Amino acid sequence: MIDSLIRKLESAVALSHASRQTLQDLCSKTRQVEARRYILREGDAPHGVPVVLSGWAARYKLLAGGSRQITAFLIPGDHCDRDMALLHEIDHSIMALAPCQIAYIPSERLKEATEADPDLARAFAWCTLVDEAILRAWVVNVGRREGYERLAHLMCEMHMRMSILDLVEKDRFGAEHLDFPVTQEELADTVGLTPVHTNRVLQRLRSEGVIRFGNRRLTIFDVKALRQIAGFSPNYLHVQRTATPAERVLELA
Amino acid sequence: MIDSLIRKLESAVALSHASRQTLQDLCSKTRQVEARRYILREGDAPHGVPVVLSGWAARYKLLAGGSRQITAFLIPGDHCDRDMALLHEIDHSIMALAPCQIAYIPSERLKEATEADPDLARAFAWCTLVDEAILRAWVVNVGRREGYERLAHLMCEMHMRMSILDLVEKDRFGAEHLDFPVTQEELADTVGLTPVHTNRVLQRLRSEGVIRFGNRRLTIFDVKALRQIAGFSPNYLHVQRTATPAERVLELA
DNA sequence: CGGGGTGTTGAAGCCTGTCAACAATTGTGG
DNA sequence: CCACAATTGTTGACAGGCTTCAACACCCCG
Repeated sequence: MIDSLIRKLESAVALSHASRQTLQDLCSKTRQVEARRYILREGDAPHGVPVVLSGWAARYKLLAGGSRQITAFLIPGDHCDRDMALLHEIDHSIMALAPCQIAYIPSERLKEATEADPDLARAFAWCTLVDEAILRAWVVNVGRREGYERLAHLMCEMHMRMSILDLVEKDRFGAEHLDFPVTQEELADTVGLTPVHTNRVLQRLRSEGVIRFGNRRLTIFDVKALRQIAGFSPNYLHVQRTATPAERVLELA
Repeated sequence: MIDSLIRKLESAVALSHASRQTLQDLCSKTRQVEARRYILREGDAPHGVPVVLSGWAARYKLLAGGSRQITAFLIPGDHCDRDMALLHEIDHSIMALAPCQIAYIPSERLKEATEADPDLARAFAWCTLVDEAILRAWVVNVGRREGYERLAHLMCEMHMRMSILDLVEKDRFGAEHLDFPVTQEELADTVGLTPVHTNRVLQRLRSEGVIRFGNRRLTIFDVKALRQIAGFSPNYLHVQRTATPAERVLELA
């Protein structure tokens, strides 16, 4: 069940068998979280570091007016910052979009593990750097692209991240399929648009034959075209070891 | 010259005299960077960790079409991630907006220092968490607020962050003054608007008597009103020790 | 079969972008 | 110290992206 976590970490750092075993141990106690349930809640004091082992979740903030902005999608292997416990109070919430299997690693155990294992320490530090890079890319996306390109960019990113986890299927016609269990409303809250307008942009992307979206899945008929539309460059994801399934995806760039 | 860095870190963690001395040593070699010059450049391999000791800088990304999105303002005490060296290549640039005094801490020395001094380690880890929180707040700002509130929110944040550094002057009429050496074009690239529209929003804020902006300075006549407009809540900055100058600012919330 | 969540569509209007010209300010060199 | 150039700020008219509101279609689930 921690395959994705290992795949993600290994896109940056080669891990020994012992390191993997440590991860296994850290994530031994898991909890099933239903869709629409909290994984973390604004105002909470942090207790353990949540790790998504399967499913999809979203990090978001609510505004006074009731609107919501999603600031991250958490897919398998994604987790909160290792030092989260330093904060007295969480400033955002995390909610399951699809049923999730979550491990909550006690902060102390994670600290001990990374202090004892330099590879793990590097791997987790790398995760923090990439999470920040993704956040910067999202600021750019929302700030400087219009809806059409914006949605395309988000899809390119998720496609790439899922590829690293080897969670993308490719059929013999060249189309690529991945889970994307997100409603149009949630998509809208992610890219900073209205559900209505998001719907219209999706229709455009569909009518142009670039994607299909619905039924909790995304099909990309033409990855190159989508990346063209988005102006997508995968460099910010900092995949450093090309011996992963992401290889063939990187080469598209 | 490292007062700001110390003030910033101490808003989270009390530092011993020895810790402060370590910081002093780490930042001993400084470099003056003129306005509009690079501090870090996309595509570079990271060498040292830049720390802003004085001045203003901006982290940004350029898009294919030539547009720019600023993803962070770096004010005194701000710095890049301590583990930056783990990345092979930087995915964004940092440029001085005003003349800056910069220390480039060699990654190894910073690593040694934080391994030897748990307080420093905690302080730097806290910085990373706050940087991420700010980034999330920017995604929300650009994604879910309109220009008027968006600019107000940015000003509230910078006001707060400058307060922590004790860099805000308060006159006897209640107005608060802070350096804000940013052109309207740079402001526009920060909040995801056009320079023209940014100008119009600024005029509105001025005409309403909330702020004055220009001449490299921002004057806030009515902090409460500005926060009201912005829907600003300072919780995401995670100021944990109220014995700082930020105290009176927090109390406004 | 019914109901709630989700997706789709149309019309109207606002926020924001674009283009283009001009004013004000800053900086520089003579 | 002034004159000129370059940058920055300001304004108007117009267009376009996006929002809002509201109604309706669809689909999954009990």
